[in-house]
Amino acid sequence: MTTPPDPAPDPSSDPASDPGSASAPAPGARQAQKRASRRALLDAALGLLERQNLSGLGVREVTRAAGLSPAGFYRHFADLAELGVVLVEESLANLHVMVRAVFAGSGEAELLIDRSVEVIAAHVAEHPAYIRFLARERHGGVKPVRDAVAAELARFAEELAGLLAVQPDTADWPAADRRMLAELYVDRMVSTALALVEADAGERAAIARTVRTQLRLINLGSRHWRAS
Amino acid sequence: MTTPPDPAPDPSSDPASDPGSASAPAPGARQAQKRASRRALLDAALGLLERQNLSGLGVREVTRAAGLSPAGFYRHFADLAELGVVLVEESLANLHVMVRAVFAGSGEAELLIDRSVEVIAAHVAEHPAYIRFLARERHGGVKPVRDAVAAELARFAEELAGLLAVQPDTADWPAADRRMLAELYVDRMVSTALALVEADAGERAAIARTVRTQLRLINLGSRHWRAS
DNA sequence: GCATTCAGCGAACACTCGTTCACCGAAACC
DNA sequence: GGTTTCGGTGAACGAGTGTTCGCTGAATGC
Repeated sequence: MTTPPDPAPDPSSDPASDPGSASAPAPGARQAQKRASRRALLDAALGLLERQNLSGLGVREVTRAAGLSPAGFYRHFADLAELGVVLVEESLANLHVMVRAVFAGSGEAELLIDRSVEVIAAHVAEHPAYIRFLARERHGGVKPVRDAVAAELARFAEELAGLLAVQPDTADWPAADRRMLAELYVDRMVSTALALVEADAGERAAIARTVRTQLRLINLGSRHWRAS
Repeated sequence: MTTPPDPAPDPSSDPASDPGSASAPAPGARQAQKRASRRALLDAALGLLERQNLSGLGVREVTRAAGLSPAGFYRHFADLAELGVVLVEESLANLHVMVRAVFAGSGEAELLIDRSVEVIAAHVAEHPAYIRFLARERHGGVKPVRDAVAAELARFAEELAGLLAVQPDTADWPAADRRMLAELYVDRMVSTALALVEADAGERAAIARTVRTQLRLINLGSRHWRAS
């Protein structure tokens, strides 16, 4: 039912099992089965988390939904927190390809803004469960998961700051200011994604319009900015 | 240990019990006891929620921490969600007095920004448990609580939009644009409060500095804004 | 003074939960 | 071919859960 945003090559979940000479770990019909079970667990959890919190989730609940016995869970994860961290990584795995897609044809700032909002809206529409999960757990009760989200978003801001260094308006800014602006944009985009996923279809267009305007206003401010 | 941000007059938790002619419901030593128990439940829950999620909280857990028997809980709340909604209301009860305090001596925009950040930082330092609770439950798994937070923040944005109508820079804007700007500010402030509460003492100053810069940039943008 | 109210209690009911254990059977290895 | 590996199982453990019940005893109403 729910698939990860990106298959995420995932070289091998069990790095010690590399048996041979080259890189191919012998596809093995058994490894495939294990992978399938693991995916079933992740998908089942993601589905349940649409209406629930990770701290309220139970091992038994997940295994029941995935069609495994409770004990089977521990063959894949030590913990529900561990599973949560994997979901975070999957959720944010293709942020980077998304941002690069937006900046690919470097055009007007206005154009970049429009494209960003489009990409976000499309992503939210395509993977609502992952977005909802992120919204819930970004400040949720499970520390490892919270930390994973924070780390991933920080990397994203870093990347965006790097791209701002190449934009004409911000190229000559001090790095700290670029970072500040990048954080402002990231925060705005995250908030937007969360708002979109919780809104029902009718409100989405208005939200997109509002955020476009807000981003334009921020961009306008940054054009008139001079570093202190 | 933890006290509400504002005593919040709370006319009567049981409106059907108004016995007499006027407004005074006969102070009654018994009502006071009941109130105390209710407060103990709220405070105990708030304390437990610093490290936990509302969906992971248990009735027994709360009553144990509050020093009541499990059955006693149901004399005050039907549900943990109901208790959660009360906590939301307490958490945001004095947003309005805060914002009015900031705008009281209407000065330069830069000054308003500095004062806002100060007020937020002070509030976070004084009531961290309430802020943490809001962060957790704003997108948490308990719908009634989520809705309560959203409603309260919308009221806040509305109020801020009203104040912007009196500011020189934004007085002649269309109402929709003022509302958009207000939402941008509110969102930025909420994010800041959450960041502050999760940061440790050393990082706080840097966060405050960053948000001050970001708000200045937004303000700069809004000065150069002309309604489309 | 007496009857009433009602916040709080202890016990009980019927669950669900996380986790461990020995064990099975098919794939992988040699 | 036989042996080893290992993902998955069913049963069992003790512990914790939400909620209801009838009771108590002190504060209230008269």
